[in-house]
Amino acid sequence: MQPKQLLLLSVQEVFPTFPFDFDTTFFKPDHFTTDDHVFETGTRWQTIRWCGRSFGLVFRNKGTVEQPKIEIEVWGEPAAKEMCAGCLLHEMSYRYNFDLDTVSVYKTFEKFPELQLSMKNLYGMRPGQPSSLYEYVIIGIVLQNAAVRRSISMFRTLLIDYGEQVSFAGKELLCMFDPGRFANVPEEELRTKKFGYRARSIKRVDAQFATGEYDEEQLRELPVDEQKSKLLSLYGVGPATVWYLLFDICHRWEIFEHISPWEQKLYSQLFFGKDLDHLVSVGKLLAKIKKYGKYKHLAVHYLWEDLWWRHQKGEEIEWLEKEIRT
DNA sequence: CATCAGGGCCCTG
DNA sequence: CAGGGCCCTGAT
Repeated sequence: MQPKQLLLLSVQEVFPTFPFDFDTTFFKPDHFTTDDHVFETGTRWQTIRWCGRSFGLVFRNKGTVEQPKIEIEVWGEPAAKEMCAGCLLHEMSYRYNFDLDTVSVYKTFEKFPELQLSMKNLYGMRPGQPSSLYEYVIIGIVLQNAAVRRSISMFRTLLIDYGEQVSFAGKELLCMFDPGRFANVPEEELRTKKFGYRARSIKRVDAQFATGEYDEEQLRELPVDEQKSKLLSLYGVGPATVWYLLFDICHRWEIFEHISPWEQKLYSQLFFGKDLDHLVSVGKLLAKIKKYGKYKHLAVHYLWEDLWWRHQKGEEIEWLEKEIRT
């Protein structure tokens, strides 16, 4: 099928709070979706499904860490210009945390020597990720009980078969679909595409979103315990997925209460320098992380992303290599 | 070739 | 609240 051609609707400048680092904010080496974005130093292209339409976005770095400035191009269908371009930028500001009080974060982390190297390497990095709640929940489902390679393959199948291909700013990329997409797709169809038992979860969770009961903006305003129980009521979302959602979707920097077995291996190494055969207990790891206070998950995010960036840049991190298995 | 665990979750007893 | 079962894959 021919990709849908998008037109340039607007170009705007935004000014994130200081300090802000473009590359480490817009490229997270451990995020696994493919073909829906492209990153080069100083530029990120991505698609986004918004207001029931496909958009293309281009972020260009026009500033410095000390004087941040981003130029954002919005590409889409002309009919979408009035209603969507403005609120879309507002949404991007939320998802990438342009307004985060980084100065306060760094002040909080000052007294922890083990964080300093990561802070320095990633000075100005924001937490942030591109997906909607709906998309993220589906990502969570394809992550379950599968190695990375298979998760990537399943998610790509979803975008190719149920999303849309768009062309903008010289790139051809895949774009996400809307809630309700699977209303008329038999579970058997997903099973033939090798989603296995996840076919059922995808169908059920898609139907839950289609009711409109999981409004993302409303969810963001709820107290954290209500956010948690609401998210857990989604079919296919359990304890491992929910805390990813609390951090990435609800921006709950203070929540860190779950460590899965493979993460335990990495954290044992990161926080205590243990090799993979000498695991530090989950309780001990959580106690350590608790000390980072109201930004505790951010502290882990910095250590984690630093590790991946160093790996990405070619530094040999053998024990990580063993664990990724792409 | 067979067996098994995997970046979980749901459901049952 | 513990544990079996689930689709499929790659590792052994």
